[in-house]
Amino acid sequence: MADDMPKQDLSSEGIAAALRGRILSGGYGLGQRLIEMDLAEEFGVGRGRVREAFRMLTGEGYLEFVANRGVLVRRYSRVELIEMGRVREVLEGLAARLAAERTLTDVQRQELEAAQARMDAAEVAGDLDAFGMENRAYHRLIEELSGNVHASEFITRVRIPLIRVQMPWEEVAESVGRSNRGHRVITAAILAGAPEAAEVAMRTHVRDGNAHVARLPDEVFEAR
Amino acid sequence: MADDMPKQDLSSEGIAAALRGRILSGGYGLGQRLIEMDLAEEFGVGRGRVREAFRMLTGEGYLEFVANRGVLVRRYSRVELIEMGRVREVLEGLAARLAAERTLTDVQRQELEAAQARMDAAEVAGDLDAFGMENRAYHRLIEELSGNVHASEFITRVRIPLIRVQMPWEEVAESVGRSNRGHRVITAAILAGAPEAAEVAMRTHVRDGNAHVARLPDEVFEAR
DNA sequence: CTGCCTCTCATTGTCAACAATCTTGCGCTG
DNA sequence: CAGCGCAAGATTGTTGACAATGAGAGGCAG
Repeated sequence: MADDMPKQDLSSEGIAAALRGRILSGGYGLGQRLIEMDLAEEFGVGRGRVREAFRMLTGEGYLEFVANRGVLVRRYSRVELIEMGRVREVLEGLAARLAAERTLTDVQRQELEAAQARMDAAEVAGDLDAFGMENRAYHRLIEELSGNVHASEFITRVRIPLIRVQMPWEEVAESVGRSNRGHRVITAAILAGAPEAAEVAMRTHVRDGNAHVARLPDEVFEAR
Repeated sequence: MADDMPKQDLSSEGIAAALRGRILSGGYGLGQRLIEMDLAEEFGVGRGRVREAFRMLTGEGYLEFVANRGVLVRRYSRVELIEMGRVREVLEGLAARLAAERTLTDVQRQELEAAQARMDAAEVAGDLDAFGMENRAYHRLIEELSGNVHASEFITRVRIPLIRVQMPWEEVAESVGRSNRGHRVITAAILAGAPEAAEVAMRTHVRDGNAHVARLPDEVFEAR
């Protein structure tokens, strides 16, 4: 039953939010075509509302409009992925800087330490899945601690091409140590209130990650 | 007559582009409400298409949707303007860095020098309007020289709140010298192929501008 | 005169029907 | 058997009509 769901918002915005969530969570694959009629039926609304949701998401950069073909989840070429990687580098660097500039509450400091501890635990345990999950949570937390919702929004957008991009297993295993060493530097800099150091460390860290992404095989980018 | 116009594109995208142009050029004021029916009539299309154009522009950050009230040209609060200013700082810094990293063609180098020369001329002539215009052209040129269309796109968005923000006259007059001194440092760094210097100089330059913006009187933000 | 209530109208929200377009599968021809 | 149309089906593009909402005008009571 779908009754225990919090009674979904069926306005165009609500539908846009639902679709955005599906894209971000990987429910829809890159390049996947979305059919107006199917979604209209699924949500129990007219096609017009779905179309308006599509248009919003197109404006936000999540979807790609093709005349007379409708929309598909926006794909990114290798070049685009690299270009956006550089943008991500400075934006995440900014978030780290801002987090270090602010006077964090005790609760926030504890959250940051806890997030770091969970990554450390996953690293020690050699649990790559857990590490990946905690890694994402850590980056999101820093965005939040930056206190700049606009920076956050742009970072979310610039991260879209990375959804569903799966690194080769051995490469991940090999990079965990280096990656988490970066995290520890960032965490320390933020807790110490050292904006410059936090930004530099985060930029280096993100750049490292991007270098791995740039080496991905071609197949990743043509994913239907 | 409107016959010599290039036969306007009346798709939702075309209408969105037309409206975007009006907002950017100041044809519509901040907070101004746009009426679906009026625009539908003006363009000679159904309301649906205008609505879809509205939705796209909402996603892009140009318009603001209010349930059952329609759309208005989006206003940004002082806090938002400051937050986006910091994002702009790092993004424009990135563009300058990328421009310096690339090997520019002779034509590109000449364009950059010419843009700098035009600003210098406007500064010497004390023509504030010309300086403002050339200043915008200069920043756009650097985005272009960065060769990163995504960085460009984000910069465009993050600049939206600055549309129509008019600085007090004397303050502009007073800051032209300092501003253009910044430009010269940036120009030199890019031509010299010094990414680090170019980025630092651009960030400082943008931050200076933001400081002025932050001091704007309250009226600017409630302006409808 | 002031404040509140109601009614009216302008405007947005929604849909279902119809038109235009693209894809695809089939059959014909060379 | 390959290639070329052609027709049928699926999907998007567009509109006009009707419902729902909210703002403002006007009147009535205190």
